[in-house]
Amino acid sequence: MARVLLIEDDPNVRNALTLALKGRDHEVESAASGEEGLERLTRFAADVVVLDLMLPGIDGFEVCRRIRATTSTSIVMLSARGDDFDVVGGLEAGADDYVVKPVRPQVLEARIRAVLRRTNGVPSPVETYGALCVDRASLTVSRDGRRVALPPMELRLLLHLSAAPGQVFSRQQLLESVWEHDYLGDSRLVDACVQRLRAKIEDMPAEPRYVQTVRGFGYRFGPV
Amino acid sequence: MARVLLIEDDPNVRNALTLALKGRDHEVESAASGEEGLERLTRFAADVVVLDLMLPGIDGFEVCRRIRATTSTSIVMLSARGDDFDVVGGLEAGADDYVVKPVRPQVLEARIRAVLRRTNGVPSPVETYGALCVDRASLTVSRDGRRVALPPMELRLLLHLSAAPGQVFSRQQLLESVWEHDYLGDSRLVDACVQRLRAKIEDMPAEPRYVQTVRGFGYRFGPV
DNA sequence: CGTGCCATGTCATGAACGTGTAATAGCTTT
DNA sequence: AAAGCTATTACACGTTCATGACATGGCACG
Repeated sequence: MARVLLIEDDPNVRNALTLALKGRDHEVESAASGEEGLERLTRFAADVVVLDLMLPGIDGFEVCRRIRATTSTSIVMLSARGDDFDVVGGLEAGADDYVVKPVRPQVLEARIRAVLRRTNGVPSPVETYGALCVDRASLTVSRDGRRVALPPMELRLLLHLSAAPGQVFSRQQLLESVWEHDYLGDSRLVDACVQRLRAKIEDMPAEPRYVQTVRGFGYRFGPV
Repeated sequence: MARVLLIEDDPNVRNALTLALKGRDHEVESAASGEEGLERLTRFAADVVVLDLMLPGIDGFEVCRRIRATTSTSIVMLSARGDDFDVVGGLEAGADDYVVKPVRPQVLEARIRAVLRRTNGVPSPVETYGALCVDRASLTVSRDGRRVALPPMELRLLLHLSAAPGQVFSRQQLLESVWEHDYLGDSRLVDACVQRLRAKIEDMPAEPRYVQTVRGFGYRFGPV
């Protein structure tokens, strides 16, 4: 029914879950480490990733973030303990659900189904520009897979600019459409907001990659 | 592995089964009468109810019907005699299985597992988000396995938000779809309802995990 | 019919946060 | 070199939200 990528270092658990999920008509690929999992994911279009937290090399949280950085694949985390730190951290890292080991295969499968029901039902309109991810449904922005918290005006500005990549907007246009200011006035307000936005989403604010200045005209959302 | 509510008036049987099930890693609550059992069920989100038929006060059939009226919890009936009337009546009243006393604990446990296997195979419309469970059929909500009683408006709000996890809803949208208010007005009504809902479902209402504020825009159901 | 409880909507308060403005520094073009 | 444009930073005001108290109204129960 679904394409599942299982990232789990314990061979016993890995085999058991693989068999159980295959027995329920899922297509399963497995990986024994985070690196291997990320590599598989580039060739295997999984619907959902089942991700163990305790992994050799890069840990589950980091894997989770990296997956989220590039795809919207659902993630079900798997952990030996249900301690709050893990749960909170896991969900913050972008997991869709969190299951505590030991887990019965049918429970895991029910979780997978629930997650897929949720995410497949309403695919969220997420736009990716390089390392920047803009989700217009949840109004969240992430850079390199890490969530960036944006205040309202900066977020509105980014949403407006990124809706038409490449198009140049004058300050006046932005004041009208983003700020809904009707009066005409020379104000550096837009500039200030752009600076603050850049400080949060750009790697090198001095040489912005996403929100670019068009001298004498206004601003534009990358690409280059 | 499972959460079992045992409704049985005979103290000997009750204690014996409770101990046996606990010894096999189940979480067990017990009640000595139908009334008590129904009351427990409002606070204990059982996976399965083991229900004796001969009870003081309201009898097992009636308890069974009342449970079925509100929840989709599995029910295993327990009876002193195996006469056909009871079996047929029990299953008609909505029981999932029927066991005849005296019953050896391991047999009862096997039945419980079987019932859960069956019902898990066809997942009821229950959505689990972290520690929060929303059952859209019975309109019940539980947190960490404990039932949370929600007033109508708070429940409607939660159902609406959780139907589209991650999606941000403005206050105005919520007023229209949840309250069915058509007028436009600046009202803190939504805020108040969110606040009351949080107090009931969040571990730390000040740092909500499920119903999140998106400053300047509205609210969203996590996990994001 | 009366009473009491609970849910709901409104309001006041306070704190946290974001925003607009302004002043200064830096850079580009003429 | 000067003028024009933009970057950067700082600060104070205003907005927004959380929180808790209060009044209303419906519903169940006596």
